[in-house]
Amino acid sequence: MSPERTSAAVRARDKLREAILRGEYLPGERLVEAQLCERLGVSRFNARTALQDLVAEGLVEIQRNKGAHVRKVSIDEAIEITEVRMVLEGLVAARAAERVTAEQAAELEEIGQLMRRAVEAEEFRRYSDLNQRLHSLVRRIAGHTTADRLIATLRGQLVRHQYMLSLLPGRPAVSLPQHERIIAAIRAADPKEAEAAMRDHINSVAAAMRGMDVLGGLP
Amino acid sequence: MSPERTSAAVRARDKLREAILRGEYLPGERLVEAQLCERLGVSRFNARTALQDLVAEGLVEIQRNKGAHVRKVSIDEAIEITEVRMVLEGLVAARAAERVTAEQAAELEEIGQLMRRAVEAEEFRRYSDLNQRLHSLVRRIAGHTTADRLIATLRGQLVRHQYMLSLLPGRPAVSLPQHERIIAAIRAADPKEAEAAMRDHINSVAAAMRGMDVLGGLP
DNA sequence: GTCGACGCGATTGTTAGCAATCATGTCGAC
DNA sequence: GTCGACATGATTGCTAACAATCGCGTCGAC
Repeated sequence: MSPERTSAAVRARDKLREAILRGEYLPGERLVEAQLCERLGVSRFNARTALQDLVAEGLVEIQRNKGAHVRKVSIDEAIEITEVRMVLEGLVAARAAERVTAEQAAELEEIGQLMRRAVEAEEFRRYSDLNQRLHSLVRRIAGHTTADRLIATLRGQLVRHQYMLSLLPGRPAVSLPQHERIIAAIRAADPKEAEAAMRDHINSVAAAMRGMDVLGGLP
Repeated sequence: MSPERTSAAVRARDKLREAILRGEYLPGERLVEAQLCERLGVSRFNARTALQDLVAEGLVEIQRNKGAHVRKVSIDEAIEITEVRMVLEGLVAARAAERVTAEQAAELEEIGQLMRRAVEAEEFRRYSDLNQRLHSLVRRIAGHTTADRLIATLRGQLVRHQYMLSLLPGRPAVSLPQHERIIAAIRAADPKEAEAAMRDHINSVAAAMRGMDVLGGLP
């Protein structure tokens, strides 16, 4: 009946990660240990280990004797990361197509339906949620632990850029048919087509990023 | 003229990584902090940070209150890791084909020649070195920082399994034509073919691993 | 003889404080 | 006025001791 089932270090890490992902700390902003202690309500020791953990996740950078700051991901890096995500999610999609069960196929179909309705109703926030649900379901079907871990950390590094991207007008109209193609391929148990569909999909995201780059990028 | 240009923590991390990769610590073996202090000649603080760094690289696992041990990579995991390497190196090969310069093409050609001679002379150790040189050159040509980092850490987790694999009889005879196909595709500036060739190559490595699995795996 | 409670040594988690380093602002020489 | 040496406060790197936890052996009840 211990009041704490998780260690202070873990809670501090999760809290800090959330704060960075929410944008409460901006890219490049310094993370002074003493301030984090107050903010997170932990000792300096735990704050430090939290920082080191987030270095491993690619969210924070530490320079010796100069402290930690939120990692700044340039657009070029964001494109590289997206390229890597493309091949990883392609691998996962192919494997999902090899392993999908009947009830998982039904779940995919349902998400597809909901997505189409969300786009028709112009409920973009809802569509964005369904997007995450779809990718997450595909990963669950594939059950590829190694790829999952990497995709998760890469996603973390991209939150900022992806958020901007989702605001691009006309994006759902472009991505809906891509999502439907992915769903169809996995349901048809066609690994090659599933991989191709997923890669095309994420590749179009990378292309959109390159477009933003040309338009001026972010502050 | 400072005697130390690198911190003790960094040196400790590199030393420990080397020791693990050389097999001086076996998978599953406990890494007691006090012992590491002696072995690495650093304080407990630095030994701890070295351990945490290697956790991030996937070489070490830490259980709360139970200490650190060398991570044990099962054959199933090794296959997963190799699958991920397959798509990552495929991506890198494709990009190398897009960016290769004339002199890099010549360097590729030279490695190809040396490989063929090494196989003919049955100098397998030399062939293995050339193998690493080839993959490393392809990465350098591609210049994909993000993929490089991931590939490096994945390779680290596999050293043990790959070593066993390289001892498999007849392996060079199988992989030589695959390597030559990769080289030809990159020299021909054909990204799709380069990716396909690289994936076939690494996929055959994964297949060999699965074969070992059936045969009983490792101790 | 077997099982579980208990205690002890070993090991890790944590703390507080000191030392080293860096960024900044001030002063003086030119 | 500008540049550089220098002092100073802020911040991180590190040490050593202390507290918490665990693995394991011992002992006793049944």
